[in-house]
Amino acid sequence: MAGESLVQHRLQKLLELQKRGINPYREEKYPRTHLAEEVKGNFPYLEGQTARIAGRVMAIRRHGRSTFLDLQDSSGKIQVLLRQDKVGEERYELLEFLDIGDILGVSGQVIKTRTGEITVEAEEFVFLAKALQPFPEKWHGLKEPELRYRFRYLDLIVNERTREIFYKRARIIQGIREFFIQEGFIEVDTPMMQPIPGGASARPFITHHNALDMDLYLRIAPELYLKRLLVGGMEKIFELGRCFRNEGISTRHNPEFTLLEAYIAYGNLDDIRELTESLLFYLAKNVLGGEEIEFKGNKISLKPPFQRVSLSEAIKRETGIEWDEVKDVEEAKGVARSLGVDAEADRTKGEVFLKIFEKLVEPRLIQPTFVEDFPIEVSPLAKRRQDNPSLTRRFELFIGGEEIANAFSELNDPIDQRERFKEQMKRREMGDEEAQRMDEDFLLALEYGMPPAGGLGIGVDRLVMLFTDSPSIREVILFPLLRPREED
RNA sequence: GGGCCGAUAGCUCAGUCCGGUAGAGCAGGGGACUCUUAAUCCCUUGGCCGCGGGUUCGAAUCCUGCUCGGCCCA
Repeated sequence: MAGESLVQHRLQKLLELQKRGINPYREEKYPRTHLAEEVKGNFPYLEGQTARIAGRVMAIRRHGRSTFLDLQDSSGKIQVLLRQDKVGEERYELLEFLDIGDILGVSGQVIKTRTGEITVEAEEFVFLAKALQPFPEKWHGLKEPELRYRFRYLDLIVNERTREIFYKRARIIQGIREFFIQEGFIEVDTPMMQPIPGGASARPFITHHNALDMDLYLRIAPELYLKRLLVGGMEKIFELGRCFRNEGISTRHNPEFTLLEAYIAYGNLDDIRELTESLLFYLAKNVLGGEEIEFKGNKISLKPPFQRVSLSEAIKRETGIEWDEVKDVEEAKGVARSLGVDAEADRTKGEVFLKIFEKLVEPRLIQPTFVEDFPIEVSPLAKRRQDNPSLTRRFELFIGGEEIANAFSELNDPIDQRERFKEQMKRREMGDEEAQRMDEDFLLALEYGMPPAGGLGIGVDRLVMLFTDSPSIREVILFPLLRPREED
């Protein structure tokens, strides 16, 4: 970072402190009695008592022989008053070398100032770290998105909204764990490095294991491993973890993201639907304290049951197009064209309709809506409907116009699964790099017999976006991927 | 990948239309001040105007290529 003379000034202050026998990096710990908010919240009991607090100096107001500081810790800010006659002349002089951003420990009486501000009047203070870099502006903070992402630690120090988002994210993730454990699920960890990346349609990242001299892929989904565990007799399992997809970056996509998957053996899509509803309701109540969220200006109720509609019905409602009246791909493409949707590259009627759906219907699904009955050609891991084998027992859940969850009654017929993989391989040969791959090891597992099961996947980052009313995934990922900046 | 927008002091932003000595606030430095809280008052330092070409007597400003970022689309 630039600002050379600003850094030089701070270094000079560090030297001056050291000249006086003070090393601001000396302390290993600083036991505190209270957090800032605790002091403020318990003032009636603490008035006149001694409190030890610590935090970052966010503002300095010097008045000659007295100085006010705003000290910030994880709970919030509290004012500190330093008076020359209280801390002693020699100590007080050290404030000359204090900068915004320094980290201090302060011990002193809890008082209220004339203007009514709860304040710790220091009897002693100690440097816990000196900041050598200049801090962002105290009033406007750090706004430039690029700087906020590249210097997320500064964003967290300076922007309360950023702190809120990530504390809420932590509570959501904790809430997910609580919910599943409460429901009798066990949490498992399956490989992130896989010899065959499966369970989703996406391009993978590739890496290499030296000792085995083999290429490995970062997982695009844990699905096929979780199903192996169903074969192994585990009945209610979930995994919460990072997945990686080698695709573009956008407001909805980060190359690494957090995916939740859960499976119920001997359960089906209907059980998963109910599970999903209760999970979201549970999170809303426990994280937000209500059953409503506000997202992009819409009020959304997470109270079950959610709406349900078939894919074809959803399309018909929005466009008037009748699924069954369209005979083949070519006719479907014509329909797409007439609706202003580009589907020329697609090869099946199902894909074309899905594209129409994504473009025209999805954004309108504001209230939680399960869209069901996806065509088989876009659902290679889902069970067929018994009454219509060209459709699958699958839903996607949309909230606020965003895809939040994807679920199906899992395909457990090894012969059908092999056919589906073959179909995917054909697409791969025709140049579809996102098509799924033949996985003999997984098929072998299915051949040992997998119980019927319902499975669920939820994009956790999207969920956090929804719960924090964030318009971009980068706002809910601490360190989103950015192109490196050349150093000067 | 395409379209639109942005990049000026450490930070937040003017200045770009209409070319003519690069500005403000905060932060920083010097000074005053023992109840301030966006403290105040006086003085003050700080710039490869994202990078490279071009037009021009003269470019932060006009043209062009690139880099990074934001939003929208694929």
